[in-house]
Amino acid sequence: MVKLQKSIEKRNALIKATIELVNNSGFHATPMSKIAKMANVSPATIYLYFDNKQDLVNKTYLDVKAAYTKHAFATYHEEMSVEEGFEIIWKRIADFKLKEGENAMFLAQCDNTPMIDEHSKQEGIKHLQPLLDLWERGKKEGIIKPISDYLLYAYAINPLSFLVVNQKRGVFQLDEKNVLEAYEAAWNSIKK
Amino acid sequence: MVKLQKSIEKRNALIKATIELVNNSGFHATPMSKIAKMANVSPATIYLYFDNKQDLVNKTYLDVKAAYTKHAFATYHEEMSVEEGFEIIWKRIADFKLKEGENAMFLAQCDNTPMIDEHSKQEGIKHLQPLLDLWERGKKEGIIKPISDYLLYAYAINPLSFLVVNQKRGVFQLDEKNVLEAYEAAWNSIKK
Amino acid sequence: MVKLQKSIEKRNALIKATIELVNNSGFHATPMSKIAKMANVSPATIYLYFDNKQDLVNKTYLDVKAAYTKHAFATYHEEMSVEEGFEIIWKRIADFKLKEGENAMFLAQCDNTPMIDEHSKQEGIKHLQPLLDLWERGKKEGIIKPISDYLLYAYAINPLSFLVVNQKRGVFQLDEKNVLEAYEAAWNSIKK
Amino acid sequence: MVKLQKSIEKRNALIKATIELVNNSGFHATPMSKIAKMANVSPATIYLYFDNKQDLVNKTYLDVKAAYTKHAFATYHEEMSVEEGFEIIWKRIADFKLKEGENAMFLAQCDNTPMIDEHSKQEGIKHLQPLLDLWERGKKEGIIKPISDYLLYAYAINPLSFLVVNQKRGVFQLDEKNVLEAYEAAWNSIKK
DNA sequence: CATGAATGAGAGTTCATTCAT
DNA sequence: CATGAATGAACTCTCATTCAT
Repeated sequence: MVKLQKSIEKRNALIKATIELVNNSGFHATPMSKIAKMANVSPATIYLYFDNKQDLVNKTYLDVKAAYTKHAFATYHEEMSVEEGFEIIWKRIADFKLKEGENAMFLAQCDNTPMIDEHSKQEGIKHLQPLLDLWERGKKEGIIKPISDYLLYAYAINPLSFLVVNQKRGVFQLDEKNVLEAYEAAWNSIKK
Repeated sequence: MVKLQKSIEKRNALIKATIELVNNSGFHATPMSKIAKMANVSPATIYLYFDNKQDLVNKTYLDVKAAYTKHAFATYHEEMSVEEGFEIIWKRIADFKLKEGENAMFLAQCDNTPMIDEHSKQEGIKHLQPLLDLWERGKKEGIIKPISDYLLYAYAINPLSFLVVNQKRGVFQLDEKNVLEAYEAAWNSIKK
Repeated sequence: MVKLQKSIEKRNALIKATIELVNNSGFHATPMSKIAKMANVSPATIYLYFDNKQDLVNKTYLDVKAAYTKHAFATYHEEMSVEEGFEIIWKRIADFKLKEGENAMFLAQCDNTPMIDEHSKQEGIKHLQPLLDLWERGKKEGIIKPISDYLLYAYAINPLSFLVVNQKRGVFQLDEKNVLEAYEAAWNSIKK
Repeated sequence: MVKLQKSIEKRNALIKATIELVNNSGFHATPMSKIAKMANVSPATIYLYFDNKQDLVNKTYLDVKAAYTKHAFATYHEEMSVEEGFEIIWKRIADFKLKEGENAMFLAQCDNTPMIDEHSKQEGIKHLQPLLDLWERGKKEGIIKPISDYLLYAYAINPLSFLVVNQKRGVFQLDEKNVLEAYEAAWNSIKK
């Protein structure tokens, strides 16, 4: 008996449509029917892949967050020095935010909005552990300021979200020069 | 269209209700009827003060943004040195974000979401001019890095939004010590 | 200030439409939109008068049950003898079932179906107390068989429901002669 | 339309599932998918055995009705006296309603609801002929009241449905003593 | 024969907005 | 000025049924 399987492509198309439409209109202004149409399926089909609208957006968030952190740590090794490691990770993150603007936008909206379950948010954070470990090491070595990880993240990483959102709005353009300046600012803000 | 012959209090109550409800549920998940109830008026009354829901939220955004910048620049004078001026303004902003958490949350959601008209967003930025002027001066004097204002804002000011949002979520606590550390990080990231 | 009030007529029209449509199609085969149409209101209006579909049908059941028992006991007094009292009540019930066929049908469907909340069913039974009291008296006086009230009801009253349902189906006709025969059968089945 | 080349067991499982689910939730609140799940088949498989949902429930009704009457007349012979014959049949019916509560419940719901096609209802009645013949004989012999068969059925047989429904609801308990009392009431109501 | 995936049609319900008072 | 009642439009979600395998 050949087991038919719900196509992974359909799931991906739904996730992709969700990201694009939520970016442009917001969660509640995006009807399931539009998501279905963009993914070329019937509205009813969505419910074969996700429990409901909330589940769809939660899963989308986790998918994107996973892709984000996977990209961030792809070239990082724990043997690297703190400074080198941070630069590697930071630039990968910047790379992600630049190349995957839609995904980055989506995360920004999720993180500043009550649209994602708190539980899923917690889940999404877990993937960041390597960066927190790196900072821990940096603090011990006296290279990174001994301050809360939230502060470090707020100054080292989060500004990229602001820049991406404004780039999407068309009022600001991120280019190679900008990125270098941004890295400088990020490092200056957290280095001891 | 003649508006607002009477109660400024009702208008304020509506603005306040909008902020609180949108903070907790998001724009589209907040029905006009709930806003009306919280403001102790009839749903129909809202339309005596605002054209429609979009207008209500736009006006709310502009109101809050105005209060925000008014607070930010209240003790600043153009005669101050760049460094002193920045510190004054930064600390007033931090003060606002701490004391007026609901308002700050609301701005963060507006700025990362398609819920506000682009026109109103543009309008809201204008009030920031004194800070941009200060930075201009700082660049000329060689005190501030000669980089885009968007980069400066991303690193000097925006991290506070991230911190406020996470404070509201209950996963992080801003206190006096934190604020000092944050100021340090902010200044280090933009000073030449 | 003149307080507008939700018109009792609209509520009644909704109840009436519910009875007729549920009689002809059953609870779940009757969409709210049809009920609205028959009552000449918008579907949304139903929700000003009832919490949801289940509430609508529960309230309809209780309304009809109340009308039913009110009619049943309208001419009965506790001073009557058991036999006379029973006859009075029985004939009033028969009268109701004959004249208010739609209502009677509706009750029959409710009582043989899981469409009504158990709580509402319990509520609906309370109105029958005078009949149970009469039977109690009859048992004490040795006029009524000393058997469960459920048995008494099953034989003295419930057969009328069967007859009404079949009359509605068009396969049987209740007339004055029939009713007298039915009363005879009812009385014979419960009298000692 | 060729049906049923194979498993009679699957058909029976579907019938059984239908009865149980419709008893607990009603016809329209019982999805085909649930019936399929309970019968351990795919939803599509149902359509190999039945034309559609309406056909499924009609056939279920006829199956149960046939089992009911088969049980009722199993020990009856036309040579019996009217009184003996009636008692035999009545007690077999009571036996069925007690032992096959689910089936009895199902019939009660079908008979008080528009969920079964009128055609199938007519079909279902035909099996009752031996009882009607017995009553005919009883009337001729002056033992049974010369009244409509519908009246006879309403008082002699139908009360058992009421009792079963209420037993299922848990508010009344049928036992051997009750059954005897019920038989007494039944016979008294129709005997001349 | 049997299936899991897919879907169009339609269900119940909500809500921004209007209107008679 | 202010309102409660009313509603059309649109939402999320379900389900009987079909179809490729």
